[in-house]
Amino acid sequence: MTDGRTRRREDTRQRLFVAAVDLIAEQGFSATTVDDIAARAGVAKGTVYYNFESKTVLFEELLRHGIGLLTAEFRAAVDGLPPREALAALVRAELDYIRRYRAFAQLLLSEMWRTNREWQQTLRLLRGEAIEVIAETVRAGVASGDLPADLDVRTASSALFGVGLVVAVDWLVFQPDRPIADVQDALLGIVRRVAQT
Amino acid sequence: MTDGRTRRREDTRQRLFVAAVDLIAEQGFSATTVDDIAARAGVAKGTVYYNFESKTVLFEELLRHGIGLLTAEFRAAVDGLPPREALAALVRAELDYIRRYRAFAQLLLSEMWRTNREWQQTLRLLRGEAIEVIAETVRAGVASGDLPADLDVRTASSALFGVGLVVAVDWLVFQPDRPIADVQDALLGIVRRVAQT
DNA sequence: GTTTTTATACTGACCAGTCAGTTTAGAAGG
DNA sequence: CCTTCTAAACTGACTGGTCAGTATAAAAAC
Repeated sequence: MTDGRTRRREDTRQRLFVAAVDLIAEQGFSATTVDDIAARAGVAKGTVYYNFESKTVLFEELLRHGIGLLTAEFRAAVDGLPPREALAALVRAELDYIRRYRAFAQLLLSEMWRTNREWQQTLRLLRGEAIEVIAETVRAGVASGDLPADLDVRTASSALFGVGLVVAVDWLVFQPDRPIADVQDALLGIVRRVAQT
Repeated sequence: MTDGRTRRREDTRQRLFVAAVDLIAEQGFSATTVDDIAARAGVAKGTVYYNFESKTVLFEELLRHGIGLLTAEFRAAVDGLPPREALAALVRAELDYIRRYRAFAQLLLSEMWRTNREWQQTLRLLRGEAIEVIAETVRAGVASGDLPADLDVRTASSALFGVGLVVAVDWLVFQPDRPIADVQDALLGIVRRVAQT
């Protein structure tokens, strides 16, 4: 099953993902060339096209991979918890994820609210999946009376997602000297206050 | 001073700004061509280069113009108000600005947290100027005891700026059907709760 | 008569994608 | 074991198109 061949190939794809995510986070999708990605990954240009149909497809698979991971961690974080604790756990999971996959978070923040790009549809779909996990928690909280009844589920969920992203990335980019634990405390404080019935 | 010639030229520059901001908000800086900008502005390509040194300079002047406007509105909004009202006024001013210059806000959100771009330095500086207005208000609030003493001024200010941006643009892009007044209420509610001593 | 804009053509760099050829992992045969 | 053999994985020079920026002559605006 995992013979040397597939392991080697998987390793190459992984290296290409890492290279692509770093470069695209810094420069954006269009400004990043396939030659750059290949060079950074220590691989020939042809290898990129052997492993991915096109630059766009590489990026789409990267998005799928990254957001898929985030969604899975969201799911694991809320598992079995009552609404209010689940909400705090979601914030912690998001921050933790951003800390580990800093470049990907930066990339998401930059590309999330674009329109008129080829991969827009993919990104929109994936965003929906991640936010749905948050929405389920918020919905349960509103239903059980743990959260304010007038809370708009859809809005609150996407706001929560976006706020975590922007606050964390802002901290990482403009105040990297500060420990990320502070962001977490600040965000948890905000969410706790907002969630008061 | 403002003879017909300079007025005409100013008008051309304005049209180019509008065209550029719309296209760059949709596609990003790199994916937007000078030919596109000229066509959208209804102007010959040569005119772009008659009025701006280069594509990058056009973009930098656009950033300066847009953020300068925002900063001025921040200044006007807080003028003479006590800290807590000033904070609410800032949120209102930011939202109001985003509603009016939607494309520019989208562009800012996409380009603000990038690194390694030529105009990065310019953007960083301008961002600092806008946030400084918020910071002054927060600082005054902390000094007068209107805001929690443990509030980190720098963090709170940039978080406030970023949160307004992301929540508003998210709303505009993903839930444009909803009235923007709702965003304002939601944000004011959050800020009010967080600002509680 | 000076400034600004137009229309069009051009250049040179850059870049996504291709392809003929090389290397490598590991199966098959001895 | 050690040698073919084969298909998968990888290479890098090359191509065709795109695009920032330039050039210029003539027209329009003031």
